[in-house]
Amino acid sequence: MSEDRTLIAERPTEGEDIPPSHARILDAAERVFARDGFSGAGMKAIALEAGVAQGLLHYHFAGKDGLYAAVIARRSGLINAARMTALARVNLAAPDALEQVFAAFAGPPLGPEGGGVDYARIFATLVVGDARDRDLVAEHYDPVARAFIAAIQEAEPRADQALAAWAYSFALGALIGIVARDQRPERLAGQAERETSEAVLVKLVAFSAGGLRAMLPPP
Amino acid sequence: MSEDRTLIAERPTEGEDIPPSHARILDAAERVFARDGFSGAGMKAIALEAGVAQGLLHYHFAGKDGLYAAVIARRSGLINAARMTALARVNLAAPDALEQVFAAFAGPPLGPEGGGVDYARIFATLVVGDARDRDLVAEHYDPVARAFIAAIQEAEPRADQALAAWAYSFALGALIGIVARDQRPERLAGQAERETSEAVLVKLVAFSAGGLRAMLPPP
DNA sequence: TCGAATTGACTGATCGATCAATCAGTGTAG
DNA sequence: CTACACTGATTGATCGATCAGTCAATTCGA
Repeated sequence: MSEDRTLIAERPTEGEDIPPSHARILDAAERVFARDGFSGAGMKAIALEAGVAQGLLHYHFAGKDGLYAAVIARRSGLINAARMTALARVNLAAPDALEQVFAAFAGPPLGPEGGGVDYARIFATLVVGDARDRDLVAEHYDPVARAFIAAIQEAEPRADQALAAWAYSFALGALIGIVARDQRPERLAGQAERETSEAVLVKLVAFSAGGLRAMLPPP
Repeated sequence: MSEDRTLIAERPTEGEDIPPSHARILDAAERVFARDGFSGAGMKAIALEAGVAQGLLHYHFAGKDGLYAAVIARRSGLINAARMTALARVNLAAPDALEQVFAAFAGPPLGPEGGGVDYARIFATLVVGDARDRDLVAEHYDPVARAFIAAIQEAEPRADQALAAWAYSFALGALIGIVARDQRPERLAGQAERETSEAVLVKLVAFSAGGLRAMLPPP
């Protein structure tokens, strides 16, 4: 694989100076969209949460759809950048290359740039949503997804593209589930305290890599 | 494990004769809730889809929340019954007992009683939702989840409850993702045609069982 | 250097549309 | 006569969107 791995560096930070209300609106929108869903979230509620007038949301983002897309664009940019950085550090020839790839994939959403439970809920509804949602996923997530599928094939040459893509999809579902679902795994496990992100990441990485190896055709 | 496995048989079919509009409203509501989300779905749109007056929805289900809960209750009852039936047929002493358990878990949502893409989308938003959604999940899905976690431990005695619960959560996330997401796995895999449910089930079962075994502590 | 004109950020009020919910009334079967 | 299934119209509330207007900062012409 010789394809350029740096093609994703879309605007890590905007060049022009943007007013501080811009980011505060995005923060508020992320919280309200996560709590109430796209349709349930009101522009009035978002404006109240951000401490600005409702009209300002339309002035900056040209409507509710634009605001929603901006929330996705900002967070996916942060996650994509962190994922590609982590992927570039993976030693694809190591015995645990597969584990390293899945760790690079699952780490950022669990980290500080991932947006936590709020964005995971937004992403969970996004990834199962309608045509508009599907376009947003294809635009903001498909390129990095293909890079990781290619990396999986390099780390485990016995896996063809289809097998790698299916394992990627399974791992993504498992990841979304545990980030977005508030302590149901702990409840079912009979654990009183919440697991740390690091402990969850270790479990998820082992599960994903082992799952993929179990899908391989017999030798 | 000697606990009663039949405690879940809540109303496979209602005893009293219910008017045919009752089921038609539920069918319509399932489609519209899946398409537009809870807040985005309008009672007017559901009534139109069902071919009845809007007031009838309130007459039968006492409001939007009641209708939503009824959709969940009906579908989860069908899925739970199918899952427990399949689980009862598993030979927990077989070498592939773990695979059989995961097949019993993942088969019903992929089958005719699972509600297809529509209900999978509803469930995906339900499982990441707010407090009301969490109560619905705990009421309708936690008992069967615990039965499957117990079965996993029987099939693989090296797994304690926590490990089984985490593997269950991972497998559930992977399952939701592939049922609710319309052909993104195929798109990423470069496959032109949609995989059959049986082929997807085989992949998911291998992935889940292999993932769990990879999480086991070294001997 | 100074005043006028322009621009961009932002507010508060208001619009028609749509929302879930209510209710009086109709028809029908037992 | 009663109980149940159902309709159609209407309610107040809330929705996203629009718009005129304020205000401060910047630019520009003389």
